[in-house]
Amino acid sequence: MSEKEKVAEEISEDKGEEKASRNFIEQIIDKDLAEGVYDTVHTRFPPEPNGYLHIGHAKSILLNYGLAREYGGKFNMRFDDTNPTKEKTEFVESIKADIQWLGADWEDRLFFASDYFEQMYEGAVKLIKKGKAYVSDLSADQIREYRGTLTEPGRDDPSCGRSVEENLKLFEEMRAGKYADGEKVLRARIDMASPNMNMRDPVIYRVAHMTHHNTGDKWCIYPMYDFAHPIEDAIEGITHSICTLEFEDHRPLYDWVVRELEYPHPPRQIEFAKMYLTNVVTGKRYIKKLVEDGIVDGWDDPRLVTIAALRRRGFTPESIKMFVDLCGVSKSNSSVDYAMLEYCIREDLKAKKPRMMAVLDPVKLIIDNYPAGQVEWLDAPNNLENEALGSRPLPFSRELYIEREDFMEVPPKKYFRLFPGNEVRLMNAYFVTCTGCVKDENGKVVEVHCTYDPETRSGSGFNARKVKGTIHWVSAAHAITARVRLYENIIDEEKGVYNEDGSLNLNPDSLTVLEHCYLEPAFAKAKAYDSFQFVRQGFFCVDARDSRPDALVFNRIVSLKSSYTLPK
RNA sequence: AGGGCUAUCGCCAAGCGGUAAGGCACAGCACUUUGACUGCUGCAGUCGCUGGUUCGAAUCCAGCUAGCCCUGCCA
Repeated sequence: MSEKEKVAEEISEDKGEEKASRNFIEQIIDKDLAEGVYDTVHTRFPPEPNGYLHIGHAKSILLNYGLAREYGGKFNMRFDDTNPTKEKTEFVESIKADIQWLGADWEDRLFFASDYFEQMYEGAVKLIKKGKAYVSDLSADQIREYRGTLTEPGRDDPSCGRSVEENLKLFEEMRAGKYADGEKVLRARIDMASPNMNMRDPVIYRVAHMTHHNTGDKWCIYPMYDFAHPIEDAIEGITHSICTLEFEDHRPLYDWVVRELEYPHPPRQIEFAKMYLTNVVTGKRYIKKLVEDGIVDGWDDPRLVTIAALRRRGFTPESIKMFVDLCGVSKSNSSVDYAMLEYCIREDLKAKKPRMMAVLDPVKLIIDNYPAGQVEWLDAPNNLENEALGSRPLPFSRELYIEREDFMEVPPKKYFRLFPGNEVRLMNAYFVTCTGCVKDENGKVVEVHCTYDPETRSGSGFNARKVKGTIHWVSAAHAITARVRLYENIIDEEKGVYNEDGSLNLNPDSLTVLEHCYLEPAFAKAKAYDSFQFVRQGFFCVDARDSRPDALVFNRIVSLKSSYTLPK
């Protein structure tokens, strides 16, 4: 084979291989479609409205929505609201907002399990008529006792032999409100000796005299998840009902319900492993405690990983989609490095956002040979990698602010920044050579002095000599001040999420607030959720809660990577 | 009489009997008006362990080990 042919073959191979490998769910769907088990794909995201969504839910949402898109199918939004003791309208609103923000579009298919209560009731009646369900008089404690244990079979419920007529009458009375909470339940008749606990005559209806957020006081009996969920899926024509691993043991029951109720196109339940992020807190009760203790300022505190928090921090839907895609889908429990999420947000923002200068820990830089009172308005490109972002005017004058760590009186080796005798570039402006500094009575540097070389102006094409370092700066007379918050992980990563007593192992330095940062004037019109790269530092987002036009507050989304650390 | 699931690099994850993809992280070099970005290079003689089948095993079989889930009138 000639060299040319080899190259040609490689190219054609590449073309054929462009398709990424398919995850195990896609493989199941491919097979279903090929064998004609289903001729379309219809998925859903079915949260219970009992809390806020977090990054883990994003995976499920994007997975279900993505699959529907990929196969030209449909995606439903459905609230699984079968337990009025836990659910609130407040949560349905926040969940809807989060999913919309993520970009998963349910079009006109927004449903509530509670919309199907009548059909579920009819399903239960059908089961009773088939002799597959009975009303039980046992208390919750007794049911537990009768259920047996992991290693011993259960015993028959004394009520399991009731006639169909009696069961029908009793169940009707349950619905009519004749019984108090806990007095009676409806159980499916399956197998008290099953090795699968879920099949030992599971309770499928309970009495709960309670106002439901959606159906009010219409019902006082509510279906259990295991009975309700397959019905919800079947009614909506869901083909692939995707859930997490802990429901694997429930699948036989899911299939049992769908079979006994004789739905013509039974949905298929597929389980995948939840996504965990290392060193984050997602547990509701832990977050609740952090809020109550005032450690975070709400469920959307930027250190949290609720969808609301990620949005407030400055993460984009695109970055989260990228993250979820990068993580993949499998059945093995795993915990993804936070670094992967950081990579995704940097990747998404780097070409989209303006790169401007902000001095977080300021010290004055005085250019002794620059005329006092003179101001040059320079034209600074917003993003060298994306010309479409244009440029902005940038004032330059005799007195600037620079980063305190960009000057050292006695530099360590390989320090490229300002120190007496060294020349650096002021980004977008001139080369300056450091001449020394002024200190206060405590020895703290209060001014750094330098001289500039007029020939080295940015854009002039000057290349007679090069400098190793480039630093950012802001003209003192033109600077606007802002508060900037730097976030570190809320968990002490060295020691993991939990202490031995089960409490959270918090990082005391998870929040640093810098009160007097100096920003170049172009930041003046920044609005809530606007984000920028602060050159050499990271990506920052205007806080939607605390920022005001005359008192800007920025949150650090993520720092830039750095292969240099200042010696201590 | 317990049942179900999982195990491939520090972290994710392909692989589906023909001789270990890719990404993140990390390290080095080059480039650089961001110590960033980008580019290049390196990074599993081996797939939880032990046996077996086979010309050939991460893939098949058997046994073991470890982890996760299940005894709500939660979802």
